[in-house]
Amino acid sequence: MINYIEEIADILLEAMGGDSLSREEVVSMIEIPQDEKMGDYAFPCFKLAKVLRKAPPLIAADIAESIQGFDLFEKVESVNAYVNMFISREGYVADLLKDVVAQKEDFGKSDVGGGKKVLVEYSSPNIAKPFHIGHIRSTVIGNSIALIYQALGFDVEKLNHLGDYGTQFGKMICAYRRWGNKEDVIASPIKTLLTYYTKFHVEAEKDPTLDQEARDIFTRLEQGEPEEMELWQWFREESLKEFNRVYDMFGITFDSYNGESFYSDKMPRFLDELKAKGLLKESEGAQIVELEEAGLPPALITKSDGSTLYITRDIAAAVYRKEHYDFYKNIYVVASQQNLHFQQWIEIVELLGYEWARDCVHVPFGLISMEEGTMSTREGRVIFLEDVLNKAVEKTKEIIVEKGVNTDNVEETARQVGIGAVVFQELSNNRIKDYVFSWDRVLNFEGETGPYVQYTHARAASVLRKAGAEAVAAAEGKCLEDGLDGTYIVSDSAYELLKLIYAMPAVIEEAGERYEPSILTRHIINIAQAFNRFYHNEHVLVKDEDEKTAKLAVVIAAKTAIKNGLALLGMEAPEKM
RNA sequence: GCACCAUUAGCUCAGCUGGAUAGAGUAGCGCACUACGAAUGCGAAGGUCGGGGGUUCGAAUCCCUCAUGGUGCACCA
Repeated sequence: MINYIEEIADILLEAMGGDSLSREEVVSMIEIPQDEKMGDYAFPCFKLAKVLRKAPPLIAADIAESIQGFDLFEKVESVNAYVNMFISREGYVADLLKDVVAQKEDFGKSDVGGGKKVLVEYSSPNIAKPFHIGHIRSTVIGNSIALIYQALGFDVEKLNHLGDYGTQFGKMICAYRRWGNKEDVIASPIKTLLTYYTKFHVEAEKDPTLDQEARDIFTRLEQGEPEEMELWQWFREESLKEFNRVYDMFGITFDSYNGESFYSDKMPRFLDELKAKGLLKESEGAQIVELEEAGLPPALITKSDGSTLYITRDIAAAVYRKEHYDFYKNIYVVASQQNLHFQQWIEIVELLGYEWARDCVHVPFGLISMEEGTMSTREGRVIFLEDVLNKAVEKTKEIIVEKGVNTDNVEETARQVGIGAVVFQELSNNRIKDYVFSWDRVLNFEGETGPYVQYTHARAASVLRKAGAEAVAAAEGKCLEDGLDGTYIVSDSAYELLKLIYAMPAVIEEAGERYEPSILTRHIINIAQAFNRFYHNEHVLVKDEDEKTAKLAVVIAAKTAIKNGLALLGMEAPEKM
């Protein structure tokens, strides 16, 4: 399909004559008016005023006059300082529909990535701790970013950097040995391990020797003592089973579960490098790196007892990943609370002389709180992610029964819609915003929600079913052989819908560049709204064969765009609901 | 104390590298199911874009400042 902005830029350049503006400038100046009555594309002439030494409205009028005759345009007019261009709709719609039908499930994808390696680290829960609503952000946003990069033609590696290391495991093992039993852990791993953990803290208040015991156990664990290793491994596996239950509900998979423990033996090497470069400094018994020149507070690399910290492992992990994957980009979907942490370690990697330091990008997001305040596992103020998903599925089931929806499999549909609602909600707003969790909000299925978009898709599917497979195949055939009669689908509602579909590949690219799935989410809503408007305004299954064929092609395109878009958010699009 | 982030309609939020009259959803109000699915569509109403300066032909958008809220800042991750 032709690139309209590029095409228009060429026409404008010729009309302006001379070299008042570069092609690049012209391309970046062409805009899409927010009001469609102003045209499909507009060109503001303010910047030309200085060069041409003429009032902007006059320039606009001149340009409008001289590009009047091009076939590309149905109409060109000047309004104040703007040249407003209206595209010839018939050619546009037929051209676009051919493109969408030809690409089908690949519509929206591109190959800008050229197979380059991109790592996305996300979800990364702590072992033996509950998987709560706070974890939804990294999990769902990260998954969508990974899917978007895949669609852009990158070779994506999905990493779950498990929090499976640290003195907390010394405490856990210590507690298990004193008060634990195997059956309870197997029956309900995370809940049980958590009670051990809290019990440890209570007991340690009374008996401080427990802390020392836990530290000793952790030291043995670090040294690879078989008994401790075995227990740790077991806790890890049991926890992972629970996490996987949630990942399965979301339909999320990972390529690697290498967590912090995996990198624990990769630290000495780069500690030596730091020393060799003279970056390490002693302060109050600890080893630090001064980052004053970067305007950052000093980073603590090793504690006064010689043990390492989180930041040390993150740097070791980055170095390992560069050598192991040779990434083009290394993306971390981690809460904004860790902004400083990332600034510090990326700066340190740069100081070490690694030119790839800035290929590591932190993608932060805001925090979720509860109406009662911040979440606290220990005080029981926590909402489990699994509960949220289950409730959403249940509510969906109720609605299906209530509305008497004809679906092939109620359970399956309820799962797709219920979980889709939660995912869609999470991906609706800019990631950086904080928000307060609200049951009303996640369980709202009207307006700008996942179910609304899925419903629109199901509705389109329903029209195609009614039309019959033959008619659909015929419409697709017509699109491909340029036999579609565009005159039937140039109404405002059809055209606005098709324009949004045309924009989708660019939207996906932007969502990737800005690491912001919500851009895509919003666009899918816009497509759904435009489709519903079209659907209400026009009757698709009409008697006239050519008209029906053209309109069916619009329905096929809308359905394809919605389905492909939802897939990049990590959502399914049921045929019936 | 210092740093970073946020502040747009009653509520929840869009608003791209500065561009035309600041847009959705939701709540409330008024409409539309004898056409392909009402988890829908249409209409009216709703705004000192946190306050104040500045840059610019032009600012919700850029700069400064103040206010409010959040997060982080040495042995947790």
